[in-house]
Amino acid sequence: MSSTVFAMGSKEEAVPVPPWRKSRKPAPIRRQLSQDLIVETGLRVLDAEGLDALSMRRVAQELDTGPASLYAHVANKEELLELVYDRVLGEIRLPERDPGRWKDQLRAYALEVYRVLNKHADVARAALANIPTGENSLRTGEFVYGLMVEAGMPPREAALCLDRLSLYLIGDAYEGSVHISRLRASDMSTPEEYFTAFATQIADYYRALPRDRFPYLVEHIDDLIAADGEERFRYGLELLLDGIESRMP
Amino acid sequence: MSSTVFAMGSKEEAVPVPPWRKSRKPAPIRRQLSQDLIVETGLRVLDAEGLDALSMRRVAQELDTGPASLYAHVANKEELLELVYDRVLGEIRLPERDPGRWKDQLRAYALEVYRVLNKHADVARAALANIPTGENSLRTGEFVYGLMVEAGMPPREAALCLDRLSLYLIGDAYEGSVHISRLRASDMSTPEEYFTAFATQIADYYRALPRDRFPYLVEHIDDLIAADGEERFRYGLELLLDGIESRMP
DNA sequence: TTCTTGATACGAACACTGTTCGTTACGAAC
DNA sequence: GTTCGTAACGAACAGTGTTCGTATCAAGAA
Repeated sequence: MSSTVFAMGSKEEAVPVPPWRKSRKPAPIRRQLSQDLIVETGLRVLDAEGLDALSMRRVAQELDTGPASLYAHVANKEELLELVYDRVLGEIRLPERDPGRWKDQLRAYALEVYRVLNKHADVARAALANIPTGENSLRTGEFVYGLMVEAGMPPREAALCLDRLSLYLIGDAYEGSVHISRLRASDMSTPEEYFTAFATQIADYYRALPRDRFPYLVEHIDDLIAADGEERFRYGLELLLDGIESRMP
Repeated sequence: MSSTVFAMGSKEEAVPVPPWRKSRKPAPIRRQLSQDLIVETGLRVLDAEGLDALSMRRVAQELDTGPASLYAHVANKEELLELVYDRVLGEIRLPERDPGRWKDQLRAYALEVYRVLNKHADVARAALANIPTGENSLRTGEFVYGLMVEAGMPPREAALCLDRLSLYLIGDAYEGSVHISRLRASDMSTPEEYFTAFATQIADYYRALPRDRFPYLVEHIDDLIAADGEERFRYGLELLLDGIESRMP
């Protein structure tokens, strides 16, 4: 897609600089920076080390340059995060719209978003603060909105549904990314190990609570921590879909 | 509630320091710091200047001391934010549970949370990253969970409902706080001014989009930006409540 | 070909951030 | 009256986003 990763390593060996050349720098080889390259590098750092590690300096270092060089291609860090986020949204695959199966398609869409956002864990933490203005935000928005309008929902109400569904998708991903972040911070290796450790920790804490003040929480701890992330996501999704269905003319 | 704001000003006049005392500082008056005082100050800064302005140094400055002094009462900034958040949740008023009216009570609860979180705008931005472990998180959780179980919902499913409803409440507040943050950053004074400026900006942008790629978005811009924050919140809330109702035995 | 121009790269610096270290000074217990 | 744990705190460290001024290049103009 992006054609900017050429000229990184030249096969020709660099000619040693003549000593009489008065240039201070031994070999100030100009890198070919570009927005695409910077965004791609940012995403790589984000996936590998998390949002906290994603600084302008870190990205610059990855490109063998200084932080100031990035500002020629990116207004500021906020814009970089938006670009990274939209790049991730680009991985969302959309089917042909079929209004007759709007509920199935909406469910499949939500699960696809879930998949993509959980693949690039920390990106959601940078996403909830955004107004949908990127290329791919628009693309997915058009899909959902068009699907609902074609299915017969009044445009005004379809707008509300789009808004609330999007909030749910990003909100859930955000919550998930917090856990990923903690998993990274801890010394656990596998997600399962983290999950069980986390669950028992919460369970122990709840069990130690005063039973007279929190009778229901203490009584049903096991039920409270039973479901994993995906089951929670699916349940909330069905709640929303059923609510929408009951409003569909 | 918190009994820690005494001894701030003593009636006795401070005795002048004898010149032969080798102490460098003229009058190193010790402040009486405490966790409550720090949390309260943090909340005050948060409300007045937003989350970005809430630094350890800012809080310390407000208390006429250095940042290091805070660490005797608060483990780190993250803990401070959790404490501030839970303090805000303490403002949530809960009624007597009445399982027969569970839907009304759940709606009223959600609106109460909406009110409190929007009152302290930026706190939501510090909240979504939290596991519900504070005093008041538990208090509200016990209320909602107890209400649903008493209304007849299986404990396992009630846990899922509690989880999803909480996510919705915090997620929406987070989104709102982002707008508050932008309102603060801009030079607008009234929220209405910001709202209309923002709406027209989005509308103009959408109108300029290629109609062949985004036909539905371009066609129905006015519908897309019609609803304000509270209307959106209420709509999503009703979606969830109806979904829950259809699952209630 | 030479000169000019406009954009890009980038070193250095600024004003911040959260946090830690080592020291000081106090209130209370012995 | 002395000791002692602990709260307060000055200074510093390592890191952040961002800006300024300068150096360097590719390409267009004379």
